[in-house]
Amino acid sequence: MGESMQGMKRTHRCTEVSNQNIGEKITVMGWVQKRRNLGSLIFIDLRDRSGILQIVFDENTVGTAGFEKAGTLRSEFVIAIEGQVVKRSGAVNENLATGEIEIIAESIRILSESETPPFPIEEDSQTKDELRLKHRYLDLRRPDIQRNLIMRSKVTMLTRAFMEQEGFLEIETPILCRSTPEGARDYLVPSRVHPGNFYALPQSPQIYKQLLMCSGYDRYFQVAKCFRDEDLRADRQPEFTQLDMELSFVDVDDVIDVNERLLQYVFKEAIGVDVALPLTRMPWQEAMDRFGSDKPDTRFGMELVDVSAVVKGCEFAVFAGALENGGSVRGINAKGQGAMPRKKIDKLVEFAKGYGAKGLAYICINEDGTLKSSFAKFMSEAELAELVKAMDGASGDLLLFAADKNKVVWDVLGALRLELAKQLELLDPNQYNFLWVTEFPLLEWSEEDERFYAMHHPFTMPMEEDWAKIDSDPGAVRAKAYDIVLNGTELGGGSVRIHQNDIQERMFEALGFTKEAAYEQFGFLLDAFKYGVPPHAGLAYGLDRMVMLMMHSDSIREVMAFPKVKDASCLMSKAPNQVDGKQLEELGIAVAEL
RNA sequence: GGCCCAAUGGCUCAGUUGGUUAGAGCGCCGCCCUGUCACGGCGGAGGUCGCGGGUUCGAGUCCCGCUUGGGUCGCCA
Repeated sequence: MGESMQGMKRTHRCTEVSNQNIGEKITVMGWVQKRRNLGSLIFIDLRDRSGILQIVFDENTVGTAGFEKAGTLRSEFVIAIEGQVVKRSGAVNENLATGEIEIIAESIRILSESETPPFPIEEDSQTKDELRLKHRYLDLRRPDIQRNLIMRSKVTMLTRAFMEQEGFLEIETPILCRSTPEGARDYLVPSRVHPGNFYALPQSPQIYKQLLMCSGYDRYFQVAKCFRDEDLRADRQPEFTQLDMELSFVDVDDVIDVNERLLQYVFKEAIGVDVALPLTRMPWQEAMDRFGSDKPDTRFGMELVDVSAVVKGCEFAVFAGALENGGSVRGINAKGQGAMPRKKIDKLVEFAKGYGAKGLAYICINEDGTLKSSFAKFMSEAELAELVKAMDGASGDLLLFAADKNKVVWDVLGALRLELAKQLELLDPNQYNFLWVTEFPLLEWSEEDERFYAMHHPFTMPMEEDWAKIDSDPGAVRAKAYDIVLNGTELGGGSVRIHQNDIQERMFEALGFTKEAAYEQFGFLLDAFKYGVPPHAGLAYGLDRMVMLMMHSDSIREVMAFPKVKDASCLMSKAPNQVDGKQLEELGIAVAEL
């Protein structure tokens, strides 16, 4: 049973009380973090979202009834305390912001009692995710999660302030949309009024924001909820939030300029990190060649080296075979790892196989300069020496090679490079390396479907220099697309959009769309483009990932209030759930027997 | 869909080559305690070892299947 708070008014949050308030009578309300009952003196650590404040109960001050009440307090009781702020007569607690003061309680009300929580409400919880998420409302009381959500709020507020300053309008776009099957799977919502018809939840506000450009709202942004029905990862949830923007009468440099200043502002104001501008830009091809990734982590080296020319003509069938099939042989140099035990190297080989490699070739350069290699017997000493030289190999180094189609080689070495960096602790969490990756390929060939897919989306503008190749060599066309990468994570991405009918038609053609099919899916956008469309471009950030990186979290779940687990269900609410037969009937839906 | 990891009192964990009544810390409950803040002291309760099957004289421990959670590949324009 809880008491009423009528007649009381909270004057401060716990850590809003400071030495300045000594002598004042104040009222604080919050949760009991901890009780220390010394018999005729009781201490309570009172907690709210701001932090902790010590309350002292002495029968002489709080009265007999109040003191008895204080004796019944347990973890997570919600209480209201009226009392005087005093300098502590006992020792100062250096660990608390309010460590020099305490409140001498003059009255206490128990606003709500609490059962013993199923896990401790404390920082750095070791509790399993499953239990935390089942009782997320308790998990959210923990200071580290509170800090994350407070930071998230700060980042959106700062973004809004900056965008406002830059002349952007915040405009909301629909959640109930038309399904467009390109790209990720849609979450579908049945229509009651139109049985058999479905809305889709937006994967992003892409088309709407382009329409807003057509309508003249020349700078738009939105904190946009997006939905994708794909498998989850540590950095992927089925619903997530984008900081989404679109601008008219701009080209690549304009978008990059305003976003660099946004990032500089937000990172400075939110976490005090200075971002030096301009940020490095790197064409996609260079990113792949040097790092084997379109989102390179540039906090460490260990760059890929193409040794195809060096090993050309060697006897090693794996290398020769890869080159014959149009692939390449590339390596990375793990400096100083030449003495890595065989078992550990075997683990790296297994790791590589997980990324499609058939194997991994290696050379250990011993301290005395001799070589230990998985393929030395297939090569002459001169060939090996040349290979080591090409890899800048020195005594004590470990050289790892992958040979396959380029895509496989990049994937394998890109992943291996990151794995080694993790193992060797080369990643400084307090270093923030931003990078623009530009000039992405416009199209990506799907072996499975034997057609091109848009790498970004079908409205991405090809680079002017490559327009001529759209029909003759579509795979070689580069796009005016850009990703912003932070420490190896894709923070955001965007592109200049096509605003000319003829280019758009050639794009659809390259994608294998008939005019009818294109109209079927995107008719309203193409119609809008008939009536005067400004050149426009945009970008969207993954807000969750941004805050995750700022807070050094391992997962975006830590920066979202109510995340879902691996199979996209919610352990707390038990969503998704089966629905009433009546609801289904109304929607004209029959569920197949499972 | 594939691969890898985990599951033992409320929480976090230990548990040897399979061997008696499965332990610890924290938490919880009771009593005592006026300066604690990892309060202290004394006492106490609490476990079908995730589920099902198998091997064995005997399974927390070995084997198989499943469930749940995590990581990852595929997937994510």
